[in-house]
Amino acid sequence: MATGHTDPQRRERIIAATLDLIAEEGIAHVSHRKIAARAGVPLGSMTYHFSGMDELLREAFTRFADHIVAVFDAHLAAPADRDQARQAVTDLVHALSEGSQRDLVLTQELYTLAARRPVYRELTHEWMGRSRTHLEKHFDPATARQLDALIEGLTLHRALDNEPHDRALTLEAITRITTTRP
Amino acid sequence: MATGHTDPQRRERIIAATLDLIAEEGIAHVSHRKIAARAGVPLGSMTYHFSGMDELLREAFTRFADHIVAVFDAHLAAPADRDQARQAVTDLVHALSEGSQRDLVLTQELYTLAARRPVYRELTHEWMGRSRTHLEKHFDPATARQLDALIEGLTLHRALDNEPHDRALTLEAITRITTTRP
DNA sequence: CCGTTGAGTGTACGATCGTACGCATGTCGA
DNA sequence: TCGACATGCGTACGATCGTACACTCAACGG
Repeated sequence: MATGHTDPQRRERIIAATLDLIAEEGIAHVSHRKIAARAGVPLGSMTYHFSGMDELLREAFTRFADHIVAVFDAHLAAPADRDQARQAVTDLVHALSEGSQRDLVLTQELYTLAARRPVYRELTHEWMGRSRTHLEKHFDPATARQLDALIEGLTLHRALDNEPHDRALTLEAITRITTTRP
Repeated sequence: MATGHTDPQRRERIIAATLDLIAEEGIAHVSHRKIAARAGVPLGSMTYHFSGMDELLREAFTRFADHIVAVFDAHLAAPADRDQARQAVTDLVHALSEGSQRDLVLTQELYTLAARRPVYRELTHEWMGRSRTHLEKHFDPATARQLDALIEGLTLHRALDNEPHDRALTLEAITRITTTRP
């Protein structure tokens, strides 16, 4: 069927370039032209591979959400008991907030989209759901939800604070919220 | 000094229109022209009252941050003891997450800016600092920080979840994190 | 060997953008 | 009353945008 000189990496490179650019300049300043330049593809490729800017952004953030889900999985799949789970969550919070500026910024951009448009909210629901599933292996559902919210808040505040919590403080917060009083 | 027919409301109207527009369409889609149209002022007023888009956005978000600080103050200034404080924080979380979609979206937009640019981070620091000061009247500093982060996470998750926590669950989380074990 | 096909590209168009700047207009000191 | 002057506006300019679309060209069936 005349499958000519096709380049399946093209699409991926464009998506990667899109995320890089959003991380650096913000959604407000991305454009087909800038993305094309950064990805090293001609402008025509943009409309060829993606129906428009919206589709491109949706694909890009889907890719990003997958990445975050992988980070959650990597940290939360292993622990075998409650104490290990608490340690793992502490690691996760510190990994997220001390990790690449890129991920922090992209997370915020995604939340901003999610706050307005349901399509993007589905992406955040997926990773919150996955996170909660992991946590429910060690804590009851209500606790898992509270812990999930705490993870979010700690990560954000650590990222935005000038003097972030140290590890002991993070663990203490996690321990408190996962401790049911008699 | 020939202070001609000046209109001090002009500036405020422009700022208000800017915030409305950002809430509706996102920072990515605001423009001088749209703001001018919404505020009912001529395009020329934009560059007259503000040196450029950056100054306008900074003023707009400063105004917004003041508003959020006021919400925090209104909820957190009154309580007299720890239990009242816990109730007040619960009210605050629900007020923030069930209140206007507008505030939620604007908060996210501001966080997104703050994640990238220190100028905007100062605005978020101010309201986090104020919040912490209030909380420290009833809880030790470490607890106040943890509680502050929890407020953030609960608000965000309540806003983004399809089935938000009910009040009892919110209060339970707040109680846990403010309870120091013997 | 050649016509067909479909992947991929270059370019051009109309819209919209931020911003500068010359001009109208109303106020005030003299 | 009348320049001087600050306030505020209309408009125009160059840049940049998203997107459409005619085109090239390699590969393949016959």
